[in-house]
Amino acid sequence: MQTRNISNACLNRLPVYLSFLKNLPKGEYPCISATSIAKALDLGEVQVRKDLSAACGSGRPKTGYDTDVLISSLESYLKYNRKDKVIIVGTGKLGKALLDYDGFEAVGLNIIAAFDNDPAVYGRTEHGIAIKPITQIKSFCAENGIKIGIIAVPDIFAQEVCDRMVESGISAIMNFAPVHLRAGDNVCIKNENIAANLALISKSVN
Amino acid sequence: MQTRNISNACLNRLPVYLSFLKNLPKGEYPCISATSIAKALDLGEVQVRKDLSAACGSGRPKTGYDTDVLISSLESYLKYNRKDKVIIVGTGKLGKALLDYDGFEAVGLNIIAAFDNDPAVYGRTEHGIAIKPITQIKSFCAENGIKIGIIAVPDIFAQEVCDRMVESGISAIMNFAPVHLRAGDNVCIKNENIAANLALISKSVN
DNA sequence: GGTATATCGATTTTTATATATCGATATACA
DNA sequence: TGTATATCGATATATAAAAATCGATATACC
Repeated sequence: MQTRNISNACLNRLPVYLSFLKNLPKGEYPCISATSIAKALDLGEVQVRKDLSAACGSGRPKTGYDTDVLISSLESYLKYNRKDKVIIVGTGKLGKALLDYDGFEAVGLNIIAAFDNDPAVYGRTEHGIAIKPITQIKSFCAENGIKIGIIAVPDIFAQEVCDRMVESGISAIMNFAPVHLRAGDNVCIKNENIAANLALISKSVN
Repeated sequence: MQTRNISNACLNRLPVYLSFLKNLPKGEYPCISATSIAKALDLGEVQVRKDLSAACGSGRPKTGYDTDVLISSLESYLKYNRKDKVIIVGTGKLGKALLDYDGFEAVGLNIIAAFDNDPAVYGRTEHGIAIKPITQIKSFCAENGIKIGIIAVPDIFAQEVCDRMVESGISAIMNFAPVHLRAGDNVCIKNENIAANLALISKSVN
């Protein structure tokens, strides 16, 4: 159950284990072994066991892990039980799609506001979320204790938006613009470039 | 310029280098050194040099790499010059957003058709792309030489759609459903779980 | 033209990650 | 109740990736 010495690669596998467990037929597997998880996910069984031991308690020999306990351990380790508020900047095509996306709730996240720099969209509502002027971001984040932000603006504005976010107290940023963002070490930035990712896997096709 | 011995981590950095180079002020940097790229992107200079040498020719001492040559080398290595056709299955919220997304063209990809299993949407058009019945996927892929597919359907249908794609000759799949897909070794599958990724980076906030 | 230097590529070292091995243990089953 | 075995956790080995080191070289500058 130690929280350190957990590799980044492992951290990325934990959500995979979790969704696999959640997708198991209800009640059919009260217990599950690292071996069978590994087989189902095409991973090494030792790796699975090691990963799980980093995040959860121990399994029992012969039977494995209690499925429900394992699920809630993972959820708790990944903090899916929290209810954190998120803001998004940029309400173009991608921004709208993310506002519309309903997958955040399951991981304990909730987009509560959107910001843009185009006066034409101020006050408009996308999927129940009002679009505000970017100038209000700092006061809004302060009032609502926002720590997490999503950047969905064109490349050239991304760094500027990032700076504003950091200045507003945000310390975790997911960036969809294909540019490298600079921020202090206390800020965690994750870049998502869907097109580039698709291009990478497509490299292999003849 | 050797094409082997290139690590996955490196492969993921190449698009970062490329977008950095493309975002440089026009004409201001005819040459650029690995050192300065590294500094700008917060990476080790040796790593940058090694990455670039894997994908491109050599730079010249004292001046570095010719910027334009470097850009086109990377584009060519990443095959951004190709014109590959892509299909998408699932035209719900996410599917529509992806159809609407305009970032694929820049990496040489082009979504030319969408499929769904809901008769209510057959024949409807999303952003100029007609939605077809899923049953037509095989013939369509055969006729159009499709090798790349995107899965944007609910979890429970993902594996079934994956099987259909493979059967249709598709060998590169980007999967947005949070489930592990099984396919032959010759099929390259990349899972994208935006919510889980955001949750991971949010773990750090207090 | 000569020299100092920034940059390169190659090699080595260190670190991180994944895999394999081994003894221990709790459960299933005779 | 006793034994065989699937599974566990821990340790050790192997592999992969990142970082450091070093000599070589082409360019800038004197």
